[in-house]
Amino acid sequence: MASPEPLKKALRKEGLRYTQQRQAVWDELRATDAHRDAEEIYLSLRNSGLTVSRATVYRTIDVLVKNNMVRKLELGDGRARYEHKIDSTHHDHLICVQCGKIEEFMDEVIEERQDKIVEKFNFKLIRHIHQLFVICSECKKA
Amino acid sequence: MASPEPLKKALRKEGLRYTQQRQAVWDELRATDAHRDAEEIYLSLRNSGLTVSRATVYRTIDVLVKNNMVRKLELGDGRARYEHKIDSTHHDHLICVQCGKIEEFMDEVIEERQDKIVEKFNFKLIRHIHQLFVICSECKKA
DNA sequence: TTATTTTATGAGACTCAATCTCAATAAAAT
DNA sequence: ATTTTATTGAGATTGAGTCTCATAAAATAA
Repeated sequence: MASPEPLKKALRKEGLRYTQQRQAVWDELRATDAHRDAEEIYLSLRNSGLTVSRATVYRTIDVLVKNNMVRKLELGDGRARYEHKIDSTHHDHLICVQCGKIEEFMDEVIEERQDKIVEKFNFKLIRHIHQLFVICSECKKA
Repeated sequence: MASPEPLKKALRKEGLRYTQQRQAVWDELRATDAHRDAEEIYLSLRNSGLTVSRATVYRTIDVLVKNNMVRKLELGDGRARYEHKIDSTHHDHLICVQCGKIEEFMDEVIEERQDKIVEKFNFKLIRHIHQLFVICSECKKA
């Protein structure tokens, strides 16, 4: 099990208790850089012998998202995906509409233009979604 | 009732029949520039005395989206919104996270950068989603 | 027109991700 | 150790969207 410290800190901040189940969910999310949905995380936990209910998976992910430890991706297909934010800088996503593969991109110029647009409206930017739906190079060949 | 021609053309192309219900859904979408969900469109039709089932609303919208007459917006809250595309050029959206108001923006530089990014990956761009979640000026005051 | 074939419609059943409920359990406080 | 408080899990519930299938309406044939 990896260091429980960041999780403990987040739970303390939220006034929540540190439990085995919450640690297990966080460990599972830390385990890969994949963009998985809640069901995949739930099943992966069960496969490794741990029993954490779906409800707890969802509830724990919410806390992690709120505390910037996990990012929630809405791809418009009704299933949210999650990625941990350890050692990762801000980025957006390219999603292959055929095979579902997800790649990441980051463009400083786009980020600046976004800020300018929001400024012009006299709004305050809270967050943004920028997704490029593509056919990836692999799928182009096939 | 507005000109039925574009609808008739789209239906012909799809090998579908022209019906009162399909016209009613299209008219309802044409009626405002709002970004409404399927339920709002369904209820608005019922309020104007027309009876079109939810199933038909959804089915008709699918045809309209496929034929570029309507755009579907996924805001990540589980309810898709729809806007007609009459006389409208490409744009993306700013969404107020407090009051739900939706504004539109378009930035040529961002569009170009997007294309460049996709090109660099050797992918093919199919469509994109770019949403800026904000607190609008009204909500900032309050 | 009328009869026949084909497609569309609507009511409600169904799906699926996500949330909620509440009795049982575990952690924290006393 | 006891009491208090929060968490968990199983399954019920929600809600947007889809599907089914008997009926209705439109197209086609006669």
